[in-house]
Amino acid sequence: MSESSGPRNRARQGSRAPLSREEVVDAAVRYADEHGLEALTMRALAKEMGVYPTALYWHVGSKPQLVAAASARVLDGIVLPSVHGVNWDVWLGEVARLCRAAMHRHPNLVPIMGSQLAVSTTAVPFVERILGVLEGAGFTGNDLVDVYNTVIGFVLGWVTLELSAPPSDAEAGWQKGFAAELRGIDPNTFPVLTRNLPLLENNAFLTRWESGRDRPMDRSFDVALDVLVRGLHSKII
Amino acid sequence: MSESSGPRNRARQGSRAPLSREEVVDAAVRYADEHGLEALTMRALAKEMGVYPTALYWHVGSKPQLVAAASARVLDGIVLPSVHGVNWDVWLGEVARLCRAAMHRHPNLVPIMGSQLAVSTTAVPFVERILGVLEGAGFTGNDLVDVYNTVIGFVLGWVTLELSAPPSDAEAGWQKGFAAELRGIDPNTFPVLTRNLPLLENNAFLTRWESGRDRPMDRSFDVALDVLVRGLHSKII
DNA sequence: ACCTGAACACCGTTCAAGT
DNA sequence: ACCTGAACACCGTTCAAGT
Repeated sequence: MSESSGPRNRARQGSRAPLSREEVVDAAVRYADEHGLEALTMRALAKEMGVYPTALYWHVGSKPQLVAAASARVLDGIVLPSVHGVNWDVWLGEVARLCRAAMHRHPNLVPIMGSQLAVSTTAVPFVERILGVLEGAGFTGNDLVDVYNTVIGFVLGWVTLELSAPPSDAEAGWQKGFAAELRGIDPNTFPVLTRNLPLLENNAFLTRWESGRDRPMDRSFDVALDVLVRGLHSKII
Repeated sequence: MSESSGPRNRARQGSRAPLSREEVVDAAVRYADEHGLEALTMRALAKEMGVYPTALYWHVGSKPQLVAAASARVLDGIVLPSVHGVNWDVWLGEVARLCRAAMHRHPNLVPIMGSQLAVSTTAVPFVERILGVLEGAGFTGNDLVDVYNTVIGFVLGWVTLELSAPPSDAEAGWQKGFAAELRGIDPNTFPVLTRNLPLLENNAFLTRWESGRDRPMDRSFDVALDVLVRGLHSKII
């Protein structure tokens, strides 16, 4: 149909201000937030922006580059709290919660963010603050490096897992089947699981059928954070 | 070219034994291991198996289902150690190391495993063992659920992040640019980072340009594991 | 500098048809 | 039951051409 060809969207007819790279990436973030990552297509995004698909290439180079730039925006909105008059451990907790909140705001981009290496230094101020606080807590040298990796890997990794989604394919109703399978396990071979199933089902990794998007694991995250901080404390002296 | 159409691969001419679902998933795992996830195509896999692309659909339903099944194989090879005569914390450490090793064996499937909900109960025996050990350590009820989530989320999440790869796009030599950017930061605004850069560069999340595939973060993982176990200990009493 | 428009080489998936 | 073979509706990307 000739109806679907060519950009006739929003007031872009006539001579418009040129696109900018930032504009394109912003639009990509919004599109992924709204329609999911697998719906984010150069062609679909172009149509949304009232432009020809190939126009995007001038600004972002390629689709992988666009997706990388979009996923790098996830942690962008975060403004780190001041360190003044607050203990390093509560500061770290606050920051962890901020990171988690930011990730929950863009769940469709988190899989990319979690599995792709950063290719720019936009996170440098963020890194500096964390390092400063950990150094203030008493970690230096390789200990500082390792503890930093512990914290970052824990927070970003844990929430990435929390936000796991069902395969884009999954037909409605697989959850029923999964839940049934779970409740049908043999109590003799799986006694602990059976005994704790009421608390576990849909609440724990590998025994849940809803994503953390729809069913946030708040309490478990709090515990995880507590375990992390206690572990760090015990390493200081 | 007519050369590329039709399956003329490995001795599948004449009447062969029929494909099985397991066979297809195995081939997918191998293909992803060898050529990367973005090279795993229904058409490419079919050609590799000496079969027409549409034949795969009879066995696996769709590509998302195939990829999900393949990524579920990552933790499959693990045989959990016995709990006899070993403390819960060292047992947990061993299991964490086994998980990490399995993930390092299939780095291309980890992003999927890390960002996709399990849709089958193949992991149930694994879950039972972990729960049993944590219960033996003294955790019950909601504490058990939360501590279990802490452990699983930590191990799988951390290693997922460790195995991050550069965007499939990235032109060779972006690493040089990234490293240069990093070394060019202002020492006055980023004093801690500057002071520790020799230890940090290419060794820490957000300041590295090589994947954990090629540059495993062994020492940091050990520390992270130690922090986790210490944190758990401090919650018991 | 920035965008159009056509074209190319791929995809996943459906469906009827064979055996 | 299991697979072929053609066909459809998409993709990302290149490139010459416009302004």
